[in-house]
Amino acid sequence: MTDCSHCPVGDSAICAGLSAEALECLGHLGRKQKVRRGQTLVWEGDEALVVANVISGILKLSISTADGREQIVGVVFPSDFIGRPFGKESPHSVTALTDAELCVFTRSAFDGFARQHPDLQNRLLMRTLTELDRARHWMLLLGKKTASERIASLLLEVSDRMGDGAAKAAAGLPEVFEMPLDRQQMGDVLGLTIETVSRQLTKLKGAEMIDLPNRRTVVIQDRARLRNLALAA
Amino acid sequence: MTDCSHCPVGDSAICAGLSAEALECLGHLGRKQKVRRGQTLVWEGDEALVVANVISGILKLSISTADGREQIVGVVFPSDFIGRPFGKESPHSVTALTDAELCVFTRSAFDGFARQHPDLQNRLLMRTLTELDRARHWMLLLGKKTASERIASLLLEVSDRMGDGAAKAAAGLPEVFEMPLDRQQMGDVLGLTIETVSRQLTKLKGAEMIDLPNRRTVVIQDRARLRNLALAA
DNA sequence: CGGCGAGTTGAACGTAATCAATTGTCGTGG
DNA sequence: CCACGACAATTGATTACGTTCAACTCGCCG
Repeated sequence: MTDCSHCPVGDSAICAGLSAEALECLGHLGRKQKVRRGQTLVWEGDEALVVANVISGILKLSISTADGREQIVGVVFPSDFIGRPFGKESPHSVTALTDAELCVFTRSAFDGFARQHPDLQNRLLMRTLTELDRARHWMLLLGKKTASERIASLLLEVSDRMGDGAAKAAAGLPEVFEMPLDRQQMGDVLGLTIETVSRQLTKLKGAEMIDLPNRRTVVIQDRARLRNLALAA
Repeated sequence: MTDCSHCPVGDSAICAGLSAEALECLGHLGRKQKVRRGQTLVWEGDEALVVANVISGILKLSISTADGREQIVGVVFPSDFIGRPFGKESPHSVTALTDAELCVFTRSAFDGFARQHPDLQNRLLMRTLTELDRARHWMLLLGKKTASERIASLLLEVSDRMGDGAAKAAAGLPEVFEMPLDRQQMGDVLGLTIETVSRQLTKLKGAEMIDLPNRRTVVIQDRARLRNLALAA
């Protein structure tokens, strides 16, 4: 069982807004679990036995073709929810990109709890709707954008979701963040190869829109121009 | 107001399973509306004023870049739900591909009703989860599949969702259906141009996996081979 | 029969993929 | 602390797939 009262993501995860009693009850169903970078929690097609809240760390959701081509279909941040409630098998694999801490529930226990707590279901619905919107915007990127547009879009999205991106920018500060994806993974999100990702990054650097002090750090120097390139509305 | 008791999609739309009283109540909120092929109901970015169930007809959901490139992010069939509940603005446009009949609700009325009916919310959640799975599988197609794989995937998906595809095939019958999308629209779903779509279709026809008696009709002659090409699991 | 829009087919081009070699970075052990 | 090895990333040369531009065909309705 878990004590939810000092949960670091308690006010933004789906648990937020639950009554004290409900939270207590949910705490009895969940357990904290640590996973290591690279570890795969769930495999595509496997029975979906668990769902979880992300407490810390970043994970990827991915789907593969029979011959091994992999597409990353989602990147999951702290306070996000993972797993496929109300479904038999998982539509995608879930793999930790960094060490991570999760709050895990068996799917059956969670499903049961959710059915009795409409407010939880409502929050889950909100999140799922948002995820769907995000996925569909990514379809626009994958279907219609060029390599450089894709890279620009990714940098902005990750910067925003990592935290504070836009806020810092508004304050006129340079935007700096650690990219949780390596080049291969960036390629797998964007539908590009590792080489193309690399080339486009160097191009953006040459154009002084970004800087890359080391392989994981990204500095956004000219958000306006990058945004323009990304074709963001 | 609407009489839900003889609704043709009443047992498969989100309304299914509601109590008689609830259904009666929902019927008071909704009104039937006909839309003509080509008509756009909601524009991307506009305030999301309505949601609806599709009674008959087929519609597309699409998102565009600033410079006019369009990606179709969803195709909607009878008994499907359209619109963005619990959100201010619509993330995509909704356009009728055929004449269609809808059961329309104002978003505020629907949201209010949904909040009081957990079973409706639950069904909406299920649907949204399914849509999300579908969108993510489409991301694999857009990010990693070749032109011919994409075409094969589309033909199978449409055949399945148009009705009875797999069922007929199981009975050894030739699978025939009317493609609701023209070549341009097929391209916009698949992230391809009209010319590439055309060429790949002729190629599949040459390989005797399909036949194209006229521009809208598709006959699936060899589902197994098509499935294999589509890299479907 | 003529004209128009949708679709097909062809030729040339361009972007990103592929293949290949090199450089850079980090962790480990001498 | 530096040298080494392994892996990640960059850079270069070539290829290939799908796009683009353009001409042509088909089917349909006036």
